[in-house]
Amino acid sequence: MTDVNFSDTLPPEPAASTTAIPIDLIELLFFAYRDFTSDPDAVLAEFGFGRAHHRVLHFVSRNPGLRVTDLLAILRITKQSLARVLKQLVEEDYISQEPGPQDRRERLLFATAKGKALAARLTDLQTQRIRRALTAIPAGGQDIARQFLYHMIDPDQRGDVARLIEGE
Amino acid sequence: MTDVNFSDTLPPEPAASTTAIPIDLIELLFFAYRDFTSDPDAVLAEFGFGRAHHRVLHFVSRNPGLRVTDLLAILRITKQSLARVLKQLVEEDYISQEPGPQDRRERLLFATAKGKALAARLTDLQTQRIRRALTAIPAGGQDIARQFLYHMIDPDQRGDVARLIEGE
DNA sequence: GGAAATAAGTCAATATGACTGACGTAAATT
DNA sequence: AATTTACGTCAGTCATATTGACTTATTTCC
Repeated sequence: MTDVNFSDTLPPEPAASTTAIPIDLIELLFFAYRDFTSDPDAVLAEFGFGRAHHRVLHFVSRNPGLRVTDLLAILRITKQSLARVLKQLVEEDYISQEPGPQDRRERLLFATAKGKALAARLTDLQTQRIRRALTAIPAGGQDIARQFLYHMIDPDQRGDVARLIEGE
Repeated sequence: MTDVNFSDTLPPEPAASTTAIPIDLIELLFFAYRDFTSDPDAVLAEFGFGRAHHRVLHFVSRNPGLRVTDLLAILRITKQSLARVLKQLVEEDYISQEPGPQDRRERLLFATAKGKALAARLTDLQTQRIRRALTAIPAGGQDIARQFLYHMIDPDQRGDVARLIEGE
């Protein structure tokens, strides 16, 4: 059976409790996500941007030519919620728009050089945190973590997510 | 080296890409958290509550006698943000307050029977999702996932979190 | 005993990110 | 030509968060 182990590097208090019911994972997910988002948030504040801007910039930067509809499906927000954020990013030259070459109703989204730079800076902060976490866990942990997170996603959404991450 | 493996149960597309730079984990964390919070959100909506109510109710329920200050530190929000949410929960009899026995300035928070029932219902939804994810990953995965998430937390916060999860 | 610090509540004003519902326009599809 | 689609926009609303100032009760420190 699994003995809990927080611990390894700096943790002040190891741990002890067998977990048939993984309530601890609920709380760890909350705290991990809280701190995970805090690094970019600090940088974004300098630019007058929020978390919503980050998400848009991130997915556009990673997926050049993304359509507005795609973004709405990924973020699961409404057109109106996206509008203000996207408008700001376009006006301040972090994202550019182009009509679709086949279908000109579409507005394909691209990160500008400025946009890419900011996105990279934010991604860097987050990969640093992830890398640090990965060094603290056993070999092969990255795959396990990946699989765990992947299976936390709604089953019917996993395909879309996998395709998105792999870049189509 | 690590070959990616999304996949196992239902995933429509396995995967393939070696990841020295774990950008995929950034996105997986986003999607995992998005869906992780969606289950409780749906229930909370029935009660006219939001995510903020959930967080308060959860931590009070898990830690009877928690003080307002503790809650502020855990949630990293301001007193004013907490006030409205906590007030509602107290007024609608999900949480009760008691002056601290040693220090009567303190108001110790407790979940009522009603509060415990709702908290349990929400916890149940989240543990179900986690359990499903754990069955899809190799044995020992739970510990790895726990360690990974734990090390995603700010180093100087880990002790507090460990203590909180273990119940002091 | 009096001053200072602490725990908590409260007021006012504001920002951000989200929502619904309706409507308009251009372009593609049928 | 009619319909559907992609996108934008208007108006109004809500939930969650912020800052800063101020009050009250109580405890602690000198």
